[in-house]
Amino acid sequence: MKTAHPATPRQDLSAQIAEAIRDAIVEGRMITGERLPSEAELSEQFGVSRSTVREALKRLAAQSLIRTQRGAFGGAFVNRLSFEAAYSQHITTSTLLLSMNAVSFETACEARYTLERACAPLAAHRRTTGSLATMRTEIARQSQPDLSDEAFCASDVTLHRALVDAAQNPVLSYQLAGAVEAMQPLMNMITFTARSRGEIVALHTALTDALEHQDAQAADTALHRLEAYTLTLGRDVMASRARNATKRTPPSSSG
Amino acid sequence: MKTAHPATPRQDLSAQIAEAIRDAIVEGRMITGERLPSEAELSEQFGVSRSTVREALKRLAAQSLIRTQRGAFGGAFVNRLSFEAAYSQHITTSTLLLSMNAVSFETACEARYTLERACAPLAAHRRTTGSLATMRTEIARQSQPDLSDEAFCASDVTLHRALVDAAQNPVLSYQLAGAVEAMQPLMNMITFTARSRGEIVALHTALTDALEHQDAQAADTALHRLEAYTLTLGRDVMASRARNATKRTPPSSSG
DNA sequence: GCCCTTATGAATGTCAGACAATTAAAGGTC
DNA sequence: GACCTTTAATTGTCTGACATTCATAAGGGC
Repeated sequence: MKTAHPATPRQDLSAQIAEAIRDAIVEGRMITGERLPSEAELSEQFGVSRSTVREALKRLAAQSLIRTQRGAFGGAFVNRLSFEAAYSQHITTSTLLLSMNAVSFETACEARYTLERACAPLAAHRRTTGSLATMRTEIARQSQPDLSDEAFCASDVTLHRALVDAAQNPVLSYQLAGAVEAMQPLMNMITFTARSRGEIVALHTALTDALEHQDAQAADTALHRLEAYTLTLGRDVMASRARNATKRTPPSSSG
Repeated sequence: MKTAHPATPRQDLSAQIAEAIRDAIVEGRMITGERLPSEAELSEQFGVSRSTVREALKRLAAQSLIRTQRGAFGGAFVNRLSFEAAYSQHITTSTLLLSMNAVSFETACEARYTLERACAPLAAHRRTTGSLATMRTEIARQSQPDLSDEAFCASDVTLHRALVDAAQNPVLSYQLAGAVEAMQPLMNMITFTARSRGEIVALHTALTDALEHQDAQAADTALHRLEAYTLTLGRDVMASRARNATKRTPPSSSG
């Protein structure tokens, strides 16, 4: 009996329905702002219960594909995927991807700085006084000796985001957001000494100066140095962590 | 009773619960492979019905944060976010972002080629015979005159993905996937003439040759030319589309 | 003792029906 | 016309039930 349609019974009904609606949205058969049929209508159309339809809709809502509104003339509407929502999704996914897949500090660092250097020429050309001001503000913050390591990292992210945004290309900003923000948890594992902070602040200043003078080459150099320096800091931390882990390993075989 | 915490009633219960569990995962309080409490237990813990818990779990499943398994010793497990799953999510989001936000062809094109040029030095240094072979294969495919425009674009994407993958940095590949793949729908709107195809194939060949010779500078140049050429093709199409749209506009005021 | 079959129980998947909460629009009052 | 009330449609939540799946335990045949 089941041989009649064994093609895709391995998926939940709610997943199948969500996929059907998602396809309709992605392929443009439903446009932004359009209202989906009510849950009752959908359950009739798909021949399932309302609960199943609701689970499907929640799946779509989790991807910001639809938004729901209660009350008369409420319902589920195809969402205009804002850059903001896309940013936060991308950042969450990138962060998890790095934390769950044992991506080395080197790999993540290389990806981040490679992408940032790509932005540098555009940023040098198009930077505004606003983006420069943001970067200077963060540099000032990073110079405060009583700043916690976490706050230092957060400020670092803000500065680099300002660099990326200075390129004035929202698509680029979106793509870079993941690479820059996802590094923060890795950076948070590093204890920044006064000396290392000074070095970083100096490089941040060189970078900002380069943008101010619209000197793409100097910005590229500053980013190269920053990458190399970050890498040495990260390597030191990872190495000492590895040593500690080895120490804690039981000397005899387990059990 | 409920007056005790009216702070955040603007969100659904299922959204709140999903957020609570998501935070636990992102912050590492739950690790990959760990089993969540059963739906019955969760509904008791959060003081809500099982349906509400299920909607929350579906939201998390939609983001590939958890996977569920039926049967004895089944349940919801914290998912290891694979690069593969992250790729497809990122691509879907990027594609929608572009189609829904009236991003100009210029902006998308600039972002894509800026990012690809960032990969070029690494790709030139690390390219394998495998990545070169993939690129040559796609070039051969693109040279077939009877290839449809859609297939030509798909082949273009494959070739550029090979370029990105040649950098041998999975994080970079992941971040770039969105930029490269999301361009395809925009590219699909272009009708490629025999002449334009020839030009693109020539530039693809130059790019591949550059990688083979590990000549980062030549690869950069080829990508710059490719960007410029793609841009002119895109501009032509957009301009003619704009003209047609104007023609179709009713000559008098509507109504 | 060993293997195959069968129960068992725990868990998710689905359904049906009910009620609460919300909200825009229609209708009524002044 | 401005303001208030009613109304109907829709989502949000709860309850209880049954179906389905699946690892393990129990049982029977040899």
